Amino acid sequence: MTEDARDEVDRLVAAWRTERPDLDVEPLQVLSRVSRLAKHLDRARRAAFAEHELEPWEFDVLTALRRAGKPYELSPGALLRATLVTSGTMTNRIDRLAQAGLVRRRPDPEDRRGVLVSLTDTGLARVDAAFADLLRREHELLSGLGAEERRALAALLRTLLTPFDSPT
Amino acid sequence: MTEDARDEVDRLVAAWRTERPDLDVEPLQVLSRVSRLAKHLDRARRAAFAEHELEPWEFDVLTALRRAGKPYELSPGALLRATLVTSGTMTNRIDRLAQAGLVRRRPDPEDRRGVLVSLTDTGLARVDAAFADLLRREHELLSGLGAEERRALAALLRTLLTPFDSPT
DNA sequence: GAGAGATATCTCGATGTCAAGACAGTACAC
DNA sequence: GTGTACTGTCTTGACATCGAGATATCTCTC
Repeated sequence: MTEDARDEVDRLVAAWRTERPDLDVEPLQVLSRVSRLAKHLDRARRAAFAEHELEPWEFDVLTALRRAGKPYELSPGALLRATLVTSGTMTNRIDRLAQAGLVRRRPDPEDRRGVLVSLTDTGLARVDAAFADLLRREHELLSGLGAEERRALAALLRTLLTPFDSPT
Repeated sequence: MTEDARDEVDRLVAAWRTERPDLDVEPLQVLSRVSRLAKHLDRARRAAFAEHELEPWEFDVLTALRRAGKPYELSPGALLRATLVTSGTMTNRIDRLAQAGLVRRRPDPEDRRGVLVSLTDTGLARVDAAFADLLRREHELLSGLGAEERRALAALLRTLLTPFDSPT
């Protein structure tokens, strides 16, 4: 049972075991790593997008539209479900993207409460370039793992995620 | 090679494969899940701490101090390295925690530029209660995985995290 | 022991997010 | 068809974070 502390979380867990030997801190081995990794990823993404003059939040919205396929159009409601933000945030994001000329808003002809947001040509070109770049960088981040390990990791994460993604 | 979409990321990957069959989107299987899971975790933690009248950011700072062991005292610099935030943010956090009576600030007797931040008795009691509660909930989140799977998951995540945590 | 560069903390202005609520329009039961 | 509950979007105000820069102190070299 050697604790040889290969990353920050190992150190963190070791510290807790000294301070609170009464508690089972094993969940931190997984969940603290998820949080920390996400934080590092955020920074890496920010750096990747800077070259394409996109912020991570802009990229999130544009990719959701891009994934939808032609005509690259979704409602704000669909967008906020895809990006896990609140409606106020999404309104604000769409405003700024429209101002930047990357998306366009039009009333939904089927539902007068609704709005439809679509990519402009500029938006489409920008998101495609940034996405290719992101994939290159993400591929590098994963270079420490073999193909089989990646598959296994993805499967384990999926198990944790399922209860959140399925509606109860 | 059936794509049976068990979570949002499966759907997302399938959509990309339709829209951009020229790109290898496999990295998303891992990294999108990490980001999404972290976002869900954040919400779960927020709910857990609400009962103890703590915000996640408060908890982060208090646990760093708690883990340090007696006399539960660290410099702002050490705290910001432990929590991955900037110095401006940490100053602000310490201000508010001090105002709330959870930590105390004193000049570092060894370095006149420096400051030392320590837990008050109230802060110690609060963080211990919240931490026990958090562990209970995290244990539940992991209940979908067996002991061996958790170990494997932790190990894989550690591999991804190592390059970020080691200086180099 | 003087000067240059590094380090520790704090200040300030800008920004993105959230929560709660307002408002218009839709759907469904009766 | 009318009333009630629901849905979709936007508005507003508070707030935590960041980045850049200011200030004070330390350290190391000569």
